[in-house]
Amino acid sequence: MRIAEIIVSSEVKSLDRVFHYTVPDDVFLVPGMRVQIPFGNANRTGIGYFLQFVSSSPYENLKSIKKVIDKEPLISLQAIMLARYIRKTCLCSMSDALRLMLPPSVNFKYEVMVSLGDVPDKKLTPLQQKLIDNLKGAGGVAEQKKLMESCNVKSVSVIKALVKMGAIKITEKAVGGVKEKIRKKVFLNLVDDSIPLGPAMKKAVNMLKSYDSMLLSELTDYAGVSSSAVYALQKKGIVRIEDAEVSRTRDFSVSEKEDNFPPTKEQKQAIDALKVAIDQNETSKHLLFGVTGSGKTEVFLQAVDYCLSKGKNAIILVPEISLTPQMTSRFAKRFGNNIAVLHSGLSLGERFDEWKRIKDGKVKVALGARSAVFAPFENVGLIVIDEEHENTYKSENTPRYDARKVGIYRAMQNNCPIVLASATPRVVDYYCAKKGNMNLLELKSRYNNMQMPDVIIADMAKELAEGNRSVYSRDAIRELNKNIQKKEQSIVFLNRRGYSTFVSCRSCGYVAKCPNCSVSLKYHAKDSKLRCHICNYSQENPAVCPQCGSKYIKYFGSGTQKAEEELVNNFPDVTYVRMDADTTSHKFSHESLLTNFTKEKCDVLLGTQMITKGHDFPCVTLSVVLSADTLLNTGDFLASERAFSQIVQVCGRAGRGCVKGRAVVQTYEPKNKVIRFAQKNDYISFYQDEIQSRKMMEYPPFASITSIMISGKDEQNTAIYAQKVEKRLKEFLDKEQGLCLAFFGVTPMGVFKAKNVYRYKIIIKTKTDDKIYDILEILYNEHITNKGSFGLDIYPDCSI
DNA sequence: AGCACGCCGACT
DNA sequence: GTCGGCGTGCTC
Repeated sequence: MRIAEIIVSSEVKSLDRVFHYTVPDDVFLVPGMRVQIPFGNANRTGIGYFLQFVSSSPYENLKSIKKVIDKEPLISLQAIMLARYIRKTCLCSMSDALRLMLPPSVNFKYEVMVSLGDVPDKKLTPLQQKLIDNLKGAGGVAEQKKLMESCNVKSVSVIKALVKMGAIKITEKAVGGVKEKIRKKVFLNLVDDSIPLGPAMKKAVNMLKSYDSMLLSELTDYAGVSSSAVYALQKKGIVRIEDAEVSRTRDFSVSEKEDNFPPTKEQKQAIDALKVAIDQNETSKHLLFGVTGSGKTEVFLQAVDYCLSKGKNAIILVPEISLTPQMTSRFAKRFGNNIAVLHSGLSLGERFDEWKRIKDGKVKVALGARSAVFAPFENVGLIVIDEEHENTYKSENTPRYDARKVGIYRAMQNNCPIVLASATPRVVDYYCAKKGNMNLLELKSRYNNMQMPDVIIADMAKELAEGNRSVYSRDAIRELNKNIQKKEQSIVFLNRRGYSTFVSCRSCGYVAKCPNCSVSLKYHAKDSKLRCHICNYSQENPAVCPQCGSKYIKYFGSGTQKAEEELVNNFPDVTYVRMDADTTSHKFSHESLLTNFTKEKCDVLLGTQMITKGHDFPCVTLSVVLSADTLLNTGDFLASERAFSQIVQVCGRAGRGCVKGRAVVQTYEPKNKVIRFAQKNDYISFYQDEIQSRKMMEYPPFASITSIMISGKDEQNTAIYAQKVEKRLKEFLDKEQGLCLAFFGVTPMGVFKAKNVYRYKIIIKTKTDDKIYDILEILYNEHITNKGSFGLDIYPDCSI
């Protein structure tokens, strides 16, 4: 009997380990297949992932696998290795890690159902009777959990007793899970005019003659015949009907084909370097450092083209926000139906289909946001991460993976090049490139020699001193006015962080806070409600202070709405589009708002970060950054590089057409170096300055910083447990002489309570990060088996 | 998480 | 006696 290592698909942390099962000799099993297994005392059916065979097991009385679910492995060996890597670096369960490799929808589970049996004549207890009556009312079958809930039965023993006397039976039903969409497909078998056919059948055959095959539904629709006519044809052997998978995938074949553009000299150099790298069959890392408008995408496209010509597949990651129709169509025009596009707008079914097309080798290129890094290709020849400095590459949900690191891991698995591209690379990456750990590819010139905009820095402290209390500096008003007069478009950018409005009482100082999170509620003018930006809790805006009854309770600060009000006050006739989380709650509204702005020729686009990304606004000639300070003062070591890249990006929005643009950056720190460097769009100087301060402060790349979050619903328990984790971590670090550079013990997170979960953090600064993951893995394994850790979580790499 | 097992008080 | 509520410990 073979023995299999199985990972049980379960949310339960203490089950996050391998289990051994015997495999009947006649069962065909390949690593990566899912299996049905009897699990737990009651041998309920569970779903497990088969990892590998082992020669022996320390356990006696192994149970046997019930059934193999998949005909082919869902997950490759590489993906299993990748899942192990994710588990280790993200401190998540193997089950969670494996889920990343699968389309979100294949995860079904077995639900316990109760069905009516032979109810004996004997007298039942009131609760038993109630259950039976309820079950009868539900048609004899019900989900056990729901049945118990609706009868207000708290103990399973009632169910048990009924099962024992045979009054009910326990069954299982698979729920969830999206499968291939199967439809009947009709093929024409033979054309034999001698066989007499009725009019309906003739119509159907004639229809089929023009197509090789049709879906049954299409045939009946187009030919206007009923399906019985088609089945009659099947009986006569004229057609055959088969089950076929139909794809819910968008068809890209209609896109007009486009050839590679002749590359510029710089582009050619980059493309050639990547071609060599693709041929090398070695892992290589490349940093494509190219200013906006320098044609990075063309480099990707041609590198991908070459990659495909070598029979390999490519993965292209872009930030979700720039996965626009324009972007998609550029790839579609080159690669037609060879691409799969993965974005958050897909339905579960669509996502499943795209995943399957990749898995089945029907496409060669996966273009998508963060999660596309897990595209189930076997033979990856190129990985591209565009706008690699974006923080969207880091997942905020468990598993909290970093798509850039995952990309590098996959590049190592596949011995292929990975390209990180940006106009403002992360300092750590540029450092790597300078040190030779990454190959630096540069695109210095912009298309048509477009010029970067002139950037005016407005000193808000001076404005205030001179009596200007408006959100807009006089520079901004002047420049906006020019643009509105000239009928040129402008963008006003605000950072939500510094511009949210909270409500407080002027009499007693009361501030409206979220009951679930330790943040103040934000005022939303649209529906005049107070809302929490973390958990989305909302309540009415109080007319009087709930604490002291004063009516002097007002909202403070200035949000998008205030910027909007003042804009209208200054320019009564201005036409504008406002875009923030409020106005873009719908899936596609963000896209349509931007289209409105471009098509309707509005004067001003007003909004948060999201307007800085992706979209091309050919007619925009002015960018205004309302408060650069909120970008600068985020309190972590990445603040400068984020501020630099954001300011450069927003300014870069202006003047992409033939007209040179202008930008106004408002700040209380006009002398700030980051702002000065951004003003000149001088990445190199910024980098040189920043790398020095990183070195002095022992920040990355000169040290590795790992933060660990300990969270739980009970404040006290979480605090105590965090202390335990701290103690244990110190013990581990003490053993590794010289590894730890600094240890910052338990402190509450910046937002201490979020969605009713209390959060603490520990920060460790070490020389390198490889050993720290070994330590964290041991710590995690202790954590999940520790009874005292019930309801508590630990996560690495949390921010703020 | 489920679930069984086992302990204990309440009630026909 | 036995029903049902609750604490504990295990899941190959």
